[in-house]
Amino acid sequence: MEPAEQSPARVTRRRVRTRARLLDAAFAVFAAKGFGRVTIEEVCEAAGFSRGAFYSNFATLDELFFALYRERADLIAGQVADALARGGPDLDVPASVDRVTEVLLLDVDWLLVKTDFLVHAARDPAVARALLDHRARLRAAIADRLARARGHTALPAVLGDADGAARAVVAAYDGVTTQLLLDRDVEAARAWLKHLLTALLTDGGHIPS
Amino acid sequence: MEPAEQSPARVTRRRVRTRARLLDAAFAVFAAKGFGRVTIEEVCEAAGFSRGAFYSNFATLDELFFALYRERADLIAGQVADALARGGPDLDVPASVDRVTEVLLLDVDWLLVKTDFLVHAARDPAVARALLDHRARLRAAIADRLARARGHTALPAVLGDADGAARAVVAAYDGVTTQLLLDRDVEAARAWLKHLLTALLTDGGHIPS
DNA sequence: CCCTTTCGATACACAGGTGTATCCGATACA
DNA sequence: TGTATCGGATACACCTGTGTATCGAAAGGG
Repeated sequence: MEPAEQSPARVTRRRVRTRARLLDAAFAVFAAKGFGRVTIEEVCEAAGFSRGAFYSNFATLDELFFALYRERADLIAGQVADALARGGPDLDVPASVDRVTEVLLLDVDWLLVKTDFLVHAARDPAVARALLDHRARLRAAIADRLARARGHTALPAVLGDADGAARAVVAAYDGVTTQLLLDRDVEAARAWLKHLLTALLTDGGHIPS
Repeated sequence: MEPAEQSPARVTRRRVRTRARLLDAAFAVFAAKGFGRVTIEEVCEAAGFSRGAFYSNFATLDELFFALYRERADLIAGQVADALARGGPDLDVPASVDRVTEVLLLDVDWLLVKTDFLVHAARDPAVARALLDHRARLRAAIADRLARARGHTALPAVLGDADGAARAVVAAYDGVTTQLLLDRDVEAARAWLKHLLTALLTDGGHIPS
């Protein structure tokens, strides 16, 4: 019991390939022009297909957008989880901050699409709930990590429990993202995010160099 | 010499009224449906006009959007400046944080429109520069305030100079905004922003209550 | 109070995107 | 390899939004 929408009895290999190509093309087009200004035809053309292929795989642009976001967001979430898990079960905060920062601020195109999805979700309660769930899971992973790191580097009590600290981390990430969208300076954003997180998570917050 | 676009010799009173009504209607419609999904006709209908009125005042939807953003952003900026200036030339940080927080997180509709404008600017270098300038001015006002407040409450050296602290304030605001767009809980966002700013700006950061 | 200027309404022609129905080539299973 | 099924292409009708050109009515100066 997981057909969701009426799924064909046989999932052809060709089908998954075209679907993937459509998603990849959609990512590029969305990043370049923004979700609101993209037509179905543009996506198909970028993917090298006709509209028939699209309507065979998706019902609407929104549906494709959601699938696209889900795919990429899961990918990033996995990379973040990896970055957090790497280095043994009990690691110091600064090193984790470094690795996570590298992963999170990798690709401006993804930030563009992600922000498009945010404004989209902000006006659709169902989508908003999905995004909130996703964020909650990410936050939980961070909080879990922070709680286990408490032995090494004491967290400042300012932010309350580990979940509060995790919320602060996410907020800092979102804040830095906003600026990055405008100036497109990835390296500066990374440095600034590391700076901010270090200041937030280490008491007294002495910055290296 | 300030006609910008060819301005009529006489600026009729009726004209400014209709222009204002168009802008107000546009704000409501943009907030409800998002810039990307709004048509010129919808704006005109909401304002009680026909398309003729629109084309008499603006050349394109983008132009109206820009004018709308500029108007509201200047208004908010003024309110923030007021909140910062109020209370004498030399005030403590927590009180300022309280007042600014009240002003900044007032209206979710504005945040929606603002975020729409952000994604719009992120893909148009000219618009991005305008937004960056605006943000820089706001940041400067905050930095100025923080520098003068240094006597009362010592800022933690973590963030560097006053400008660094101001950047952190803006980042915190942007981060909290992102979450607020999804859960629409203004009160929680305000409390959380106060919390964050207090933690950032006061060394050791003891939270009231 | 008239008369010129301006503003907004109406009508129209046009462009672009959408969705659907149909068809043919590709694919997978026996 | 034959064959039934699936997937993508093509063509068509529809609709929505746009921009412009023209017209009547308000506004404000003289």
